[in-house]
Formats: sequence, structure tokens, C-alpha cells
Amino acid sequence: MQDLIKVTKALSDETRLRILNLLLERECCVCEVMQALDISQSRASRNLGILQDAGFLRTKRDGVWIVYSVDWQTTNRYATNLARLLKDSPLSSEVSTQDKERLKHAARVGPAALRK
Amino acid sequence: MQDLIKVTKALSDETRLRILNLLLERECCVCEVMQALDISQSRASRNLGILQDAGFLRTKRDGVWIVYSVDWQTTNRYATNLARLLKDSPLSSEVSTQDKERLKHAARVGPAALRK
DNA sequence: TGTAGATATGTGGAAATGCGCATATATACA
DNA sequence: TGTATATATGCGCATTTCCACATATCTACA
Repeated sequence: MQDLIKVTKALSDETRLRILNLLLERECCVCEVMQALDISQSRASRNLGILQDAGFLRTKRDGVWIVYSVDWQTTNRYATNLARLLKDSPLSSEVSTQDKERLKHAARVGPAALRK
Repeated sequence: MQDLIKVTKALSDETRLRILNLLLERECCVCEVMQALDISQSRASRNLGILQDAGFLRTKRDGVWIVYSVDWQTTNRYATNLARLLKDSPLSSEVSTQDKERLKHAARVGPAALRK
């Protein structure tokens, strides 16, 4: 039961829904998520962490960057089911369209560079 | 997107998860839910309302009682998917087992009678 | 038509959540 | 081995959520 609660709680937030929706398109590092959703670094990092803790995401290091991607091998079966549901019918709202558009132009450049 | 948030938010609470899990067994009036989960009347009513608002439940009147049941005809497709997911693999925790056990012995008797 | 009783809802308070800001951590690369 | 920089996290504040208690509503049935 706690597994299911964790999963639904993770998805019951607009920011995290947008992030998962984005990562279903392609894997991203934190700084790309920041740019795509136009949110702060701590906000991106924290919400990615919550999605990962719920079993939706996994990480790998790529040079300087931590790359998050959807974890289809997760042990939380509910997460797999929900991720598939969202993949089969992606968000179609104005916001999520913009997210994906901004992702196209996002550079793999960290917060330090973005501040300038 | 808001539909999906509403649905996941509705399920991200233990009380409501227990209620939906219960109603997947059989329809119930509010007083039966109170008894099965051993919760207060206002708590039962409010959470049933939230589940209904999210698209999971529908109601019908049966004499003095309002009977809640899973709405498989809901317009919120996410609700149908989640309800099916939960139906296919019901909660198996200690708590939910007790809920179903208490439901067996629940009488269709209102709060007034239960207070005595 | 009155009323008992089942259900819904207003309210206040405690706890949880989400965020920005500042700072800590950790690692790639010189 | 030092350091620049990407990511994680402690903290305080504002907002939301959840509950119990009390009260309102609404309808079946006398």
C-alpha cells in the first residue's frame, strides 16, 4: 500500500508530472530539466529526487552531469504501470507542449553558465 | 493534466486508498464505510466526496442511504485505468484485510444508532 | 406536513508540502 | 592534488491538506 501511495503522491504534483512527461521523451540531466520547465535548480533537483525515490527514475553519470531517465526495470510495479499509462497518452496541455519545445533548445550547460 | 493530478491526488492518501479498495469489493453506503475502516462520519463522507469528484465513484440513493460505488462509466479515463489497476491487484496489507473483515459484519445502520 | 436520522459541510488547528535562498557535497579534469 | 562547477540539501516561510467537532441539509416515512 505504501508503494502505491508513494507513486501517486509523486505524480500528484504538476511540476513532477511535467518532469516525468518530459523524461518519457528522452533522458535529461538536471540542467536540461531546469531549462525545459523554466524552474530553479533546487526545485528541479528536489522533484527529480522524489520521482526517483518513488521508483520512476534512475540515474547515471555522464561526465559532469547526472542524467535522469525513466526506470522501466523498477521494482515498484505501480510506477511501471503509471509510467506506461502516461507514455501511452502523454500530457497535451499548453504547458507540456512548451516544456518539450524549450527542451529542444536546451543546452547541456550548468546553472553557473545559465546565471550569466 | 488537471484530470490526472486530481486522480493521483485522490489516491495519494491512505484513507481514500482503503475506501476505493473496499468499494472495488462491493458498493457501500457511508455508514458501512465508517464501520469498515473504523473512522468518523465526517471523515468518511469527505473522502468519499473527494474520490467521487476525481471521477472514481458514483452515488445512488437507496431509501435513507446514499450508496457509493465504483463508476466504470466515468468520463475521466485516468480514473478508470487506476481503478482497474487496483482491482487487478488489490491491496494486501494488514489494514485492508481488516477493513474487508469488518465490512462483513457491518450493518446498514446510521451514525445515530452507532453512537449508542 | 413534521420530523427523525443519514449525509454533507463550515471552521479552526496541527501537520505536511513546495518553494527560494544559501550552502554543502562530490567529482571531472587541469 | 586543487579547484571549478553540477547537483544535493538545510532552513524558514507560505500554502495546502487532513482531521474532529459542531451544525446544516435533505429526504423517507409517519
